[in-house]
Amino acid sequence: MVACGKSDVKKKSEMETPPAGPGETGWQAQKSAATRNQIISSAIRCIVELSYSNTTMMKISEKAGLSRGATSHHFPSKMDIIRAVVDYLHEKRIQAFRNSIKEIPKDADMAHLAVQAYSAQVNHPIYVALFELSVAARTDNDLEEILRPAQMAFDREWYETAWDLFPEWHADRQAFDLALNLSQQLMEGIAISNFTHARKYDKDQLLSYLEEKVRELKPSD
Amino acid sequence: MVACGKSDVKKKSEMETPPAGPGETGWQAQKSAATRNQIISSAIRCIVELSYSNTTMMKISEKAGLSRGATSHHFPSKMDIIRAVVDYLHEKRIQAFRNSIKEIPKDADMAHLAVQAYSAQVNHPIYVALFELSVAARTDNDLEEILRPAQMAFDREWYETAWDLFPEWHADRQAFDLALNLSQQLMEGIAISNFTHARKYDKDQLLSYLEEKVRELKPSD
DNA sequence: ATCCTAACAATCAGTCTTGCTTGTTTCAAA
DNA sequence: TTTGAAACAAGCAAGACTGATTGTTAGGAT
Repeated sequence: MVACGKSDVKKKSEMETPPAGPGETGWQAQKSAATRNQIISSAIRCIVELSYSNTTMMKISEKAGLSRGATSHHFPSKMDIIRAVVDYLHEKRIQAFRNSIKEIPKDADMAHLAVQAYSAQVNHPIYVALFELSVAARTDNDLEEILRPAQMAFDREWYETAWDLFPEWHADRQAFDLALNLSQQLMEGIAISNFTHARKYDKDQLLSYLEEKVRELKPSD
Repeated sequence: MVACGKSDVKKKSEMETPPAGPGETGWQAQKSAATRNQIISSAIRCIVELSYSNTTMMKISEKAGLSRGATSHHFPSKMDIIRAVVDYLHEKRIQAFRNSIKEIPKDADMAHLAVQAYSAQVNHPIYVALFELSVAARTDNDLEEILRPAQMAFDREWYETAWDLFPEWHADRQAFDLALNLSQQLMEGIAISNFTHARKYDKDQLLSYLEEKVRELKPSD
């Protein structure tokens, strides 16, 4: 019922939850960290599949293969889990963003790849979860307070990374901002329209058009 | 608080809820309709202010100044209210859309006005409520079934009205679709970024750029 | 004038969710 | 080896929401 059985620990006792990795601390701490991760992952799955408001401690525990008491032990309150989830998601998101741009070859079609990269991001479960939380935060002050700092940090990081990454735009910051905002808002609009609109439309056409416009906006070197 | 106070009913009894308008049916039916409208309005306010999932029959009743029993009488279940709310919202939205384009003078700057009109729409409470419902519907099948037909109807109506309204685009349907989709997705992205992003950016710059691009896309006559 | 029914009020039972409290096992340090 | 604490399990009490039932008032048709 629980995760898996493989275990290289020499203890003779049965462990329901295998440790995450070779630890620097004791076995207990290792197990604890692994369980915490399980809980966080489970919570994210719940948020994506069930929505934020339908995510309960019991559902999280169930999906994680734990008792409610266990979850409660690691995270005293629900908000403690959410806090951990938000941290985890934003870390992953920044990480994914950095990875996606690290792989871009120097002579590549930047506009195309940047659009592709961001487009892939907004369709990832990480983004869905973050979106769910953002929407819920609109009417939930506690959640808002947790979310806003992380959002601000990500937005700044994202902007500055992009700025550093595309030195050929440094000649015209206005154009850079415009291209960046255009791309971001349009792609998020496209991503979100998946469930706010029923009408079918040519998404690739829009994306190609966006690429073209970004190229136009780019300062001529 | 409610619609109006004028009342031509000659009954001597106190009425807490004035009738909606000069009725075609009996006084009881009139009162009933008024109460139903109160409930629907209240539900919408709840959805906007409290979110969909935090909208309960009790909160709706409170805000409407009714007992829970009264609400329950007019709408046996919560989903019945939501159904009525969805119908109401989409009707209002189409109505608002038609009105906004009806006022456009024939020789006006179409691109500018269209963008302004849509931009005003997506910031209206009606849109916020619809957005809340759409997001909630992602993980709520019952709600989805209620919402989808209305969404499809609106999207089709919107597209066809726009097509009829701008005959100068008939020369190039590709360009028309592109301009329409670009406008719609971008503006919804902008609207939604109000609560999914913390970073400040120049919204008007984006909107102006959008207008410019729409003008470019327009088939030259 | 009388009876039926609509409009509302009040309350109850059942289900969920949360936070807290009370066990039980197992690791680890003295 | 003993002992304290961490990792879990299980259950309880309180609050909230929903759907349903019962009761009261007041039109309106006959």
